[in-house]
Amino acid sequence: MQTNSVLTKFEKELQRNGLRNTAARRSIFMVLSESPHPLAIQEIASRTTDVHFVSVYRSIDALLKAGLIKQVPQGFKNRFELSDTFKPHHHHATCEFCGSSWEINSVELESLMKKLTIEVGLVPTKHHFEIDGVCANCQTEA
Amino acid sequence: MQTNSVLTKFEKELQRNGLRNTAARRSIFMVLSESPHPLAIQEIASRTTDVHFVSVYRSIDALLKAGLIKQVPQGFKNRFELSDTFKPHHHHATCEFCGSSWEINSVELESLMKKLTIEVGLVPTKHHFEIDGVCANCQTEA
DNA sequence: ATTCGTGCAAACCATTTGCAAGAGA
DNA sequence: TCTCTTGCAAATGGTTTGCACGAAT
Repeated sequence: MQTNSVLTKFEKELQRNGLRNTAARRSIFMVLSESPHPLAIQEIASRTTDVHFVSVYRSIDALLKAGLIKQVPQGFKNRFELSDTFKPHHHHATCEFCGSSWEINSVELESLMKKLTIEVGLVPTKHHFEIDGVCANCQTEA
Repeated sequence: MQTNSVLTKFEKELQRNGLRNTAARRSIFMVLSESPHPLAIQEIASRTTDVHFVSVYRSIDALLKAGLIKQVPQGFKNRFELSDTFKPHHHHATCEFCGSSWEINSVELESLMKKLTIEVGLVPTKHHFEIDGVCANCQTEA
């Protein structure tokens, strides 16, 4: 079972970071790994009813610091998704109307980012890139 | 005086959008036009001490809807800057340590964004792009 | 057994809303 | 004058904190 092996990897990562392997953390991880797109804290909390929302905040914080998940500013909201440890590096394109999102992988984009960063005199650390548009479905509806 | 002419343009834009030309709005506009980088609402409020913070929220909202300013999600915070009406379209690169920021203008980047958007099947509406790095100063200090 | 994580209640802080008074057209 | 804006007070809503109990190592 594939899902199980990802969970196992997560549990190993917890251990490697000196974090305890708790039900709350496993639960949050599962929610994130099953979601096709990044989720806001509140969305995570509503999908993990067995976990108190305060614990969701604290777990998210711990997982973030350990680098097991990452923060994605999306449409003026902060969302979270599994880090590159579990999912390859990518960006998102989101439909403004229905909220569906697509992953973007572009070597060209990555190298251009790096180039631009160096040009202004910075040593690149991270970047964020977000596209909004209207998807085919929403176009026909409007 | 250049500053004055920009203000005049702003006042015309207010009128064109059916918004009243008030001291609060002029004050907010001046703060934004004098800032070298986007500002959070709280930062704007602290620079316009003559304007009640509730009015700052409401003015920002009005100016946003009229398209005279725009929202910039930066470092997991929302900031605001003058819209393309007053400043040419650009993006930002920010130093993670000192917070200094540089503007980025790249035709290559703009066209790549558009290309990527179309490739996933969206009609491009807007995009957001943010680079983080470490500037020369902060590199030597660390 | 010890230390870390959780749940709960309460505090906190940014943002929003209702309403009456004031300013712009 | 008539309507839009503002200021103030109070409500709201999301996030954080203190503390005692429970769980993981």
